[in-house]
Amino acid sequence: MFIIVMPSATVENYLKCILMLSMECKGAEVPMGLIANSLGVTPGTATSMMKNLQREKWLTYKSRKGVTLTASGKKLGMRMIRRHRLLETFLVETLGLDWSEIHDEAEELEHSISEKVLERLDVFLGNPQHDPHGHPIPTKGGVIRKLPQKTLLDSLLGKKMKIESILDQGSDFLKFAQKKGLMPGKMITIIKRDKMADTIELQLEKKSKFSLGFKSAEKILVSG
Amino acid sequence: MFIIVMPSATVENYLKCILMLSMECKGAEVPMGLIANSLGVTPGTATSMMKNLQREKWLTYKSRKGVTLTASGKKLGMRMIRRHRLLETFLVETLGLDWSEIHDEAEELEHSISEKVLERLDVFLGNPQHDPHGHPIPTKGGVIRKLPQKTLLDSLLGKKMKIESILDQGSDFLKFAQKKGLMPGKMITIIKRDKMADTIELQLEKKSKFSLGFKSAEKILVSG
DNA sequence: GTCATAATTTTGATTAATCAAAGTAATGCC
DNA sequence: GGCATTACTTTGATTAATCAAAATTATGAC
Ligand SMILES: [Mn+2]
Ligand SMILES: [Mn+2]
Ligand SMILES: [Mn+2]
Ligand SMILES: [Mn+2]
Repeated sequence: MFIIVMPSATVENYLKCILMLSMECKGAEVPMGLIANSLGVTPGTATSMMKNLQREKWLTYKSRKGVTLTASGKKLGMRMIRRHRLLETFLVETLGLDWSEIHDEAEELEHSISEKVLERLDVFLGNPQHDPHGHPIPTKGGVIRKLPQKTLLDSLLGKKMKIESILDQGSDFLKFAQKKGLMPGKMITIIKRDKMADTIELQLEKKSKFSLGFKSAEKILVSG
Repeated sequence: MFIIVMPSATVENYLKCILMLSMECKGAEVPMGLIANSLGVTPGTATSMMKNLQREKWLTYKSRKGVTLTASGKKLGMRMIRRHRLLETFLVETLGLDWSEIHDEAEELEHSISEKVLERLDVFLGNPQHDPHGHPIPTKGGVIRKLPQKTLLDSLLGKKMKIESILDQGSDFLKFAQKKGLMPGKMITIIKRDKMADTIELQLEKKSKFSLGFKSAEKILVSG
């Protein structure tokens, strides 16, 4: 008899987190500090968890270097990203929740929805390609489109660009962005960039001008 | 500062289970055996859990007698029943799952869906009054309609009756019932009752006759 | 009333996930 | 190269939920 042990919600969270960090940041290994930090656990907890995850073949761990996901680790991580983003889409599109409140909801639901229900949801939603924040939804097979890596900060002055996605998941920033109209799909132009003042001045289609600090501008990905 | 500790999924399962048992069976207290049995845990586990639940004021526990829910225990139990049944309804009505496979799905999802999402779901579904098995859905305030307590076994011969609900949640029985057309809303007549053979012969609107053992007949609630 | 049986409780152990705090290694500045 | 700072690991403890098996209490048949 073979009993299949489902990975716990904790394992799922760790693997999703590590996969996202590994896609964001350069190096071969994801360092422990980043992991502990993004999951809000103490460094010691992260270290001991990495040993367990290594024992269960989700990743390989090099002391004082960091971790690298195995193929199955990547697969599970990617599946969690798919779940999370499809659920977020459902919460906004079908139930009409605000995009600033869906992240935490999806963070829980992603662990209890079955593969079957998820695929039904995908069909029901019409196979959406990205979530309400503009993040690409991986396919069932685990393929994910690359986002343009150009932020609003490092793109050309005076050129009309399309907002692709918002990187900050915090509800405060999302509420602010929504109020300003900074949402995926909207067209935007940089009017002025002031290095001294640390601001860029922006023009959103038909709306009045407003400005954004460099740090916030880096949270907006654009294309075109 | 007051931090609100969310009851764990385990606590939620115990309270839902105890509430359902207390509605089904007579006595003032729900005995330990029933609880351990319906949750599939050992008797010792149930006993030790009851002490914890008592400490947290969800119920009162009398050694070798059983437990009685407090007002807050009833409230949480009822909320779980509402969640479970609304989710089941969603899974069948919106996503088109079969009624034999929704129970286990809802058993997980009920713990991770927020109050907000649940109420949106309720509106989206048009405030359904009962789940796909014919079980009444409690209101947000915790009020639940009483089911008719008449089973197919103890009702009149030759009288046309309406099927109200199916008590067995097992997927095998549900698949069988569906095939036979034994579903809430259908009209049914008892043709014959044979005490020796332990069967009743049935006629479902326009379908051919078939028979059912007493034990199975007790799983079907009817009215009218 | 006396036992056998059934129901329940107790005891001792295990597992996953976590923290605090102490210890160790790496990095990098002068 | 030495030392301060930062990053990471180790250790020891805790909590919730569980089981197995032994101990206890209740129940029912005679
Ligand atoms: Mn999560
Ligand atoms: Mn998102
Ligand atoms: Mn449940
Ligand atoms: Mn049901």
